[in-house]
Amino acid sequence: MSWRKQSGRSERGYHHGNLKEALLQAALDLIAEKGPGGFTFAEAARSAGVSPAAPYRHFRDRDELISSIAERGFLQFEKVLAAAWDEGRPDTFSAFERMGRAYLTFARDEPAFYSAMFESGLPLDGNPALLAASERAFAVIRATAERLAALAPPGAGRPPALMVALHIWSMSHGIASLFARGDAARRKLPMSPEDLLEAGVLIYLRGLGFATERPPAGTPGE
Amino acid sequence: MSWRKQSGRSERGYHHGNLKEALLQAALDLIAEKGPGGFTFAEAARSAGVSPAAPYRHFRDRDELISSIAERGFLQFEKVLAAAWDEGRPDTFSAFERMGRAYLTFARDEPAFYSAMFESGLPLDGNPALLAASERAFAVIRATAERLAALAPPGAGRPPALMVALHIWSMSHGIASLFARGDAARRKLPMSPEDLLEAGVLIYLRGLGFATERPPAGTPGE
DNA sequence: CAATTGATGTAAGAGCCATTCACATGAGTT
DNA sequence: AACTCATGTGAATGGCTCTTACATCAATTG
Repeated sequence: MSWRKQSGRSERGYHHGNLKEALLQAALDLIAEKGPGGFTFAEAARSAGVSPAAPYRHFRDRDELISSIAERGFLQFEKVLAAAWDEGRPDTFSAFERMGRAYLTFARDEPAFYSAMFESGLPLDGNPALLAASERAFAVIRATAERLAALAPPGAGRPPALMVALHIWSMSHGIASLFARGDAARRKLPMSPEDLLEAGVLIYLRGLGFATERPPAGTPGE
Repeated sequence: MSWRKQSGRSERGYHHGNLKEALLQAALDLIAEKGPGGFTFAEAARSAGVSPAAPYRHFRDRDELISSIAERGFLQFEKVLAAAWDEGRPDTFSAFERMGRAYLTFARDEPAFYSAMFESGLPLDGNPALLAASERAFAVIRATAERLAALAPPGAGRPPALMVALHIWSMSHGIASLFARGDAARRKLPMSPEDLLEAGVLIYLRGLGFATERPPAGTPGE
């Protein structure tokens, strides 16, 4: 019987060996479980089986840990979005829609990351790494908007890709924040967040001059 | 004009006389100043000049105080949106745009309310009063969507008003959350949040079949 | 006009947390 | 084998939430 350390894994000497990673993982679990505010430095240390002072060897303070999580979250977000976009295969529109769904899926499946990224109230400035990670994720959205803008019928001038990207991001983020969080039900909806986003984007694209195959207005016809 | 208690000093009998209001106001100030997480029950009590235990005579716990603030926030939000909408005067579209601006203005000018309403992570269920207040505010947006939907050209079937309301709300909320918070600069934008929202809504309305006077696509026309 | 009482405040304290500092440990280096 | 530095510990400080027992006072009531 190991009388030497019970909490986490097997026995461990005076040094943990991988504490930084263990703390990040513990924090992710705790945030996912009890919200971004419910997470405590001390409890993360406890899960990792170290004293409350140990984390300070790896993070200046609690905020720096959360920043690290947010940064990782943005990197993973970038990967997820880029994978969904998949260079616009098989075609720009279906890839675009896939990316929208990926946005909502990420918000739902990674509440800890999402909270750290968007709801922790961290100052973006003064943290270049975090800002850069955030911008890399947005760059994916922007690249897709670039493709869309290039395809837009030149009827009344091409829309600026950046603006399109910001609109899409805003609507996705709004839907994710308002309707796609919290396991059960935050607010009741007559349709899934995914369908809501798809319909909204379809209408928006029509407004940009794209012909959409199906009426986006919700008529049951097809 | 204080004939009696002042926020900090001044004589005050054993009883405060208006502690509940004083606490709400103090909390509002503190949240505005230091974010929703930076607010503490103890400090609010201190500002009001009472002991740390006094607030518990008026609020079950910290969360209940924040809930109260969120509820008041929704009521005020409803007023602001309704005033901006002004029954659709002088015409539906300009009133609609005015309401969008009011949304962003509220997010910017009332960060404490906005935080409590949308970023505090309070459970909506289990708090009927809060939920009701939230729904009353949304009802304003929904009513405007109702008018819009009724005006939509019947080309491909009328869009469901509820869906339109949700889209508008989501885009407004997304822009407010991402770009219209924090005094200085959260993320840099090539245009103001207001203009971004206006352009987005214009494009969206075009997608619903409305003819928009000006090209919404960002051409520098006029 | 007391006496009572219920609402509102206070004092003290338990238990939690973040953070710091002096000190301990031990892995890698010399 | 001695050294050293990153990493972890213990103990302490100060703050926070919330509870419990008690204090004060305004209003009611006999």
